[in-house]
Amino acid sequence: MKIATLNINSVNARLTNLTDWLMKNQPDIMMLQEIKTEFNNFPFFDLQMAGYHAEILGQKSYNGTAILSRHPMTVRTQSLPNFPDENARYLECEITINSRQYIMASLYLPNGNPPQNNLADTSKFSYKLAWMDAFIKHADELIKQNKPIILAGDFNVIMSPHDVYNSEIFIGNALFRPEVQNRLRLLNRIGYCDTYRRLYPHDNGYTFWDYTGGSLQNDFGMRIDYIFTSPYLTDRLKSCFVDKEFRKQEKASDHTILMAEFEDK
DNA sequence: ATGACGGTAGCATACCGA
Repeated sequence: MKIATLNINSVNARLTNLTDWLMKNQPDIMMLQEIKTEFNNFPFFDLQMAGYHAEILGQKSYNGTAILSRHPMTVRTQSLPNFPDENARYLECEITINSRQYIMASLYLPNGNPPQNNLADTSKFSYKLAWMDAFIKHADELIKQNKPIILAGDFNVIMSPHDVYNSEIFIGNALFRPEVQNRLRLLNRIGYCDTYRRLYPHDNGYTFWDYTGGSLQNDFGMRIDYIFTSPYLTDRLKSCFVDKEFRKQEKASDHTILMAEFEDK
């Protein structure tokens, strides 16, 4: 079983990049973030042609998440429980693969910048922290159900200095502040596994390179996209892979694809 | 706080992102 995630930065602007990759790599599930479109303009037909049906949480212009699947899928929730959110950032489905039921979520965690300074500015960072608190609480309730779970997407958190090209210049940034790093580490503490880091303790695993300043050419990247698993799937983890070639294409997103593979038994 | 680059909305330029 193969599970992939991608912050696509507009699904319609990069549809052929996506469908080409899907047909070549054939993941069972693809989680998308920043689809930047509403339901009415989502490319259901082209994705169906590539072999996938979709559940989406759309929004005009900004945000938006989707889950593409080759298997039966039903929506569980389109927001974090007890967290009113005007942004489309959390989609959770139940998916049946080979008679086993999985809970899978595609999530787009708030950026949070600017992190401080004046009173108006703090709202974005406070929103990020509140979103993370609601997310961790929900993740904790999910894992107690003892079902196989995958929480994947754009977390907008750089976990450690090892996960960014130059940690000095990110001190104080909303992606690197201790408040968000500590919250994401709670996911580990309640039993979830950061699949890439589990298999590659020393590689940087960057999933994002800024469009500006030759970031890709200079490998000025950061690891902010993650696939987290509950213990059932952690035990079956076979591989985890960042496809940097996908980021090198014409008209690429600024993020690239992360994919994990699991034993089927 | 701003800029660069690229997306959307919608028609000139503002807003957003990490």
